[in-house]
Amino acid sequence: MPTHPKKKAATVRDVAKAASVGFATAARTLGGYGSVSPEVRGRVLLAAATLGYRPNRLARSMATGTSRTLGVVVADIENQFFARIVRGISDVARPAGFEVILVNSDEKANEERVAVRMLAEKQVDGIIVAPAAVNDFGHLSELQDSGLPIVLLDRNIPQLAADAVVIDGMNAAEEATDHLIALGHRRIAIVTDVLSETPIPRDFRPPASVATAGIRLAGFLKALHRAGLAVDELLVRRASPTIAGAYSEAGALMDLTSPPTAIFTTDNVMTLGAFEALQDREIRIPQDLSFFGFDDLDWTRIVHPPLSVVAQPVYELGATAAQTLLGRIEGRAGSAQVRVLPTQLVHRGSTRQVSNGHRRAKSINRVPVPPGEIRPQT
Amino acid sequence: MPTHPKKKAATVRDVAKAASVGFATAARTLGGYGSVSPEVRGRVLLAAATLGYRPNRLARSMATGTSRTLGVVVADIENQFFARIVRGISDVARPAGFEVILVNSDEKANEERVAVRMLAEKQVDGIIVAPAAVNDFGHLSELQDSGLPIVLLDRNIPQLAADAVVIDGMNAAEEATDHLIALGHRRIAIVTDVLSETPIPRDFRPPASVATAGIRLAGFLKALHRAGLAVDELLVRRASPTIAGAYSEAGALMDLTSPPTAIFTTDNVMTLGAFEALQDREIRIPQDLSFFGFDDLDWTRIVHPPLSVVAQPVYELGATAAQTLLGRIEGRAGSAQVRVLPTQLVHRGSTRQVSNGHRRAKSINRVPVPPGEIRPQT
DNA sequence: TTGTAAGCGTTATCAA
DNA sequence: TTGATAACGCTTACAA
Repeated sequence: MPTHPKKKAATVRDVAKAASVGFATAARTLGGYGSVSPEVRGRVLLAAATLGYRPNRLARSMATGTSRTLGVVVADIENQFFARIVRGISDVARPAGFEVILVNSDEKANEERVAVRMLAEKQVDGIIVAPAAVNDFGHLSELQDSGLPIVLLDRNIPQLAADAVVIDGMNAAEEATDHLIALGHRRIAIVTDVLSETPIPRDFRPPASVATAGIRLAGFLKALHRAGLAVDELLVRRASPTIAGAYSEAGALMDLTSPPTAIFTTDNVMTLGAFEALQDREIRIPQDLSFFGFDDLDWTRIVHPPLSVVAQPVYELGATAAQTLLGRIEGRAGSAQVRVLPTQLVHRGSTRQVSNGHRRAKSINRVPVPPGEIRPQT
Repeated sequence: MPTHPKKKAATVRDVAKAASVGFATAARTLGGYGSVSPEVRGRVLLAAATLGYRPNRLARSMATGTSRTLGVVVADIENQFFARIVRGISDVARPAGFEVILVNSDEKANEERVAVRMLAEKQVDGIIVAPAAVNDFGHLSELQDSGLPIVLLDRNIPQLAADAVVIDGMNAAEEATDHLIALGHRRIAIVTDVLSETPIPRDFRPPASVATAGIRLAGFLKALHRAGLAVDELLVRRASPTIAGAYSEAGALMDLTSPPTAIFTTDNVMTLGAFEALQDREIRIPQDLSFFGFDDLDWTRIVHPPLSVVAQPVYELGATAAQTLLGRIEGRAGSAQVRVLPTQLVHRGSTRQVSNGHRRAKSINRVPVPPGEIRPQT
């Protein structure tokens, strides 16, 4: 017959009693830490099995002061970027015996603050966070000097002096933009998200403390600057950080009297939204417009044309963050490290050389988009 | 100056001492449960603030027997289907004061077993699981009669008699197939994943205990049967549950001497993989082939042509599961309920009527696929 | 090797 | 309203 129909799980005490050994002895065998004679050990294990004993890890955590749980705060698990990151984290954490508590912050500093405190109160052994705001991190330094290990993901906050795992977004954006410039484009637009509330920066120093989008924007501007191209503010679009946001900004770009000949987007959401807008307007890529996206998601291969994108090692971002965190938890000392993972440009079919490559921006006025003919719309 | 540079968090005892009140009194104010005079209350709160007191939720859980944590086991958080589900769960759980521990099972029953036990040992208040195997659920019933609330997601296991939140995959597949049949298709293929190890079922009773993919396959077959169409086993493809798997099966389909005129896929991974294969072969959809996918993901709108798909309420699947679970946790009684959420067909441009609609299957031999011309390949 | 006893930081009970 | 004191289930000295 099954042990108990419901309720009351067996405890070490119960097992000890059933095996008629001392409490601590049972605890030692079950917890696997002291030493016990094989004979007794067998008795205890048998009793445990018949009672269906399962250890209470909460109690264990209370006693040991370690919960074997990691806290992870990302903007939105629905964003494939973060989903893949979380997978990377999880794949490293589990084999090491750590579980993951996941929280979405929606890029809201306040949600993050609450989440992070809650996680700390739940006694997680460490926290990985993609910080929502780079200028609002009191809650993070609070954690830090409470002694809780914390690893920043995707966005660094130098003032925190915490471990961080990021990509070089500045350089990535620069490379992509360079490529468009090399193809002869002079009116290059960028669709980025409003998380970069910074005004268009006129200087291009490696940004000290600015969000992901801001860094990529800076890289874009730097490339233009290096090429001696003036920045047309009309071509710098801050979208709300949604597909719809990018959609409408990309649309607005094409409505300009002098639309861009190339568009660069700064993350996968922007890429999707902008691309959809171009599709709906039946703008031919790359004939009418060159397009450079961000994030090498599966779908970028199967659209028409396949998109050239900046590929970042998303999974590794998560895995590395987890490894870093586990290292700290196991007591690795040393000052905080910022790990910068490499990106690369993936060239597919969405950009092309434009003919008049020499500073004739004025004459590149685009003709109104003709109604498309390729796609069998339904 | 900041309280402590590191280590040792303040406890209720510390606060009590600092406020010079009894320990229990401090505990009551801080825990917000007993009654305390406003005056004392103020003193305690002040002391707590200056000491930077943060409750230890683990200790609280020990005492109360409730951890305010939910366990969630899905196949793979990278799959957008599960990512959206988890978002739905999280959005319901958090406002209710519950955190979520996330585990990936990769559809492996054994991973799931380990995960589920670990979660139980961590004293989660309930578990939501998309069970990997419908015939291997000992670990789940084990939980059940330990009294831990459990909600099945996406896949029901009738023998368990647990709450479940699913869609009617049978009907969904049937509808999609019906639609293809109505368009005159007679050689209709299906690309599904190998999780349905069931042989091609010859009977179409509402499947008692079969995985998601199997149910959808049954719906497909049922539709064919109702239309009096014979099943060509060559057109029933079990792919490994990856993009690559679907890719190669779809490719194989088109290599048949008598390829299908329509393809139906049974989840978003199959859809992506199959579609990519068709793209790469430059098969024109819907001119050369009609295509019906599964899951209304964003990218299905922006491919060429936009895909007709079975849309399921993914977010709601998660949200409903969480609501159901919370209900049980709060003690709602009553027998297990299976909630079936509605699906719907989204018609876009990937299917079309075929001319010879009347049982002339034999004459529908397709001509070899001509090299495509539309896409500016790079 | 075994057992006793003292925590871990809460909540819950019960007098005062 | 207060304040001891006993759980909660485990680990960790410390003795025996």
